[in-house]
Amino acid sequence: MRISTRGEYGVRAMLDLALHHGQGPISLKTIAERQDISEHYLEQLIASLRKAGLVTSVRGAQGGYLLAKEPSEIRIGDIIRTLEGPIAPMECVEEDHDSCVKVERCATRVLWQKLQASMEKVLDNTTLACLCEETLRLKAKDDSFMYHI
Amino acid sequence: MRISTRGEYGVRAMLDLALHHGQGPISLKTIAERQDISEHYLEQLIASLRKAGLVTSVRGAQGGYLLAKEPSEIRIGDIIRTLEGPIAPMECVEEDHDSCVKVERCATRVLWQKLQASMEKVLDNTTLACLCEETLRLKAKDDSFMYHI
DNA sequence: AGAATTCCTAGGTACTTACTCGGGATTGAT
DNA sequence: ATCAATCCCGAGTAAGTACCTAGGAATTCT
Repeated sequence: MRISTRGEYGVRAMLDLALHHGQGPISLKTIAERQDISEHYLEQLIASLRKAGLVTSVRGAQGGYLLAKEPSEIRIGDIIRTLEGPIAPMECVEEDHDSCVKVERCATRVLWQKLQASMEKVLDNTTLACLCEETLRLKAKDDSFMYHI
Repeated sequence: MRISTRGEYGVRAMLDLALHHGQGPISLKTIAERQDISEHYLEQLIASLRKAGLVTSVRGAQGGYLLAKEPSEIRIGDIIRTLEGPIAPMECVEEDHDSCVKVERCATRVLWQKLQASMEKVLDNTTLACLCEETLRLKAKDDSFMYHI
């Protein structure tokens, strides 16, 4: 019932890009260092994100990666689906899967569908812009805490 | 992002017991055949459910398993937590886990907490009794469909 | 030209999952 | 008392997945 490191690292990398949106291309190395992720592993993940049209790349010196859209237009669900596959707690609730034979099983299927819907609601209603705001909020709290010492 | 077969089979087996609640102990073999699950594998799962106090066993000939409580008192969340561990999409939102160092990461943590809450809400608001009702509803539909032919 | 960087392919290790196997302990029916 | 059904327990295994590594070709800035 866990999101794997693919999803975790992917979201963190995308948030990193979002927080530096408008500052030109960010190199893989920079993201990997800031986020403490293996550079080569991150390369594989970001390749998937590029193919999915969520980031664009600039090759050559001073190159790097950029968000392909505004942070407010990239949903966390898009990132997770790209890196982890369909958001489905059970095979039988994935798209174009034949319904099962046994009626009893389909009662559980209704449950898995509800679970799926609730997960998609959270992940598709949160965008990178939301996480940027949240980050600023947390930073502000952090700073005020430091002044108290 | 999938529930494994442990959770899937466990819920199916428990629903099977719930649908035959009050009919005396049901043998492992019967459940395994009805639910099309490997008997030895199911044995392991049901052993965990027994230790968690969700089922009781009756040994010897004509023995088998019984729900330890009423179907309305067994939440799907209890079954999943027993067989799959804590319902947490990310390690950092499990109980008694130290918060992470980086502020940026904690912005994503807020997201994972929301996701976790939405999942627990669905799984803890559904009981075996709910699934029994759903099964009867589906059976009724199925029968009326057959009469139409 | 040369340095920085993305891009691409291939492979390897350690862990997890989904089982299987073998045998022992307990108990009800006869 | 015996037998057969059934629960109970521990170990083993094959396939898949997650994560990481290595190396080199292509591209672009300076």
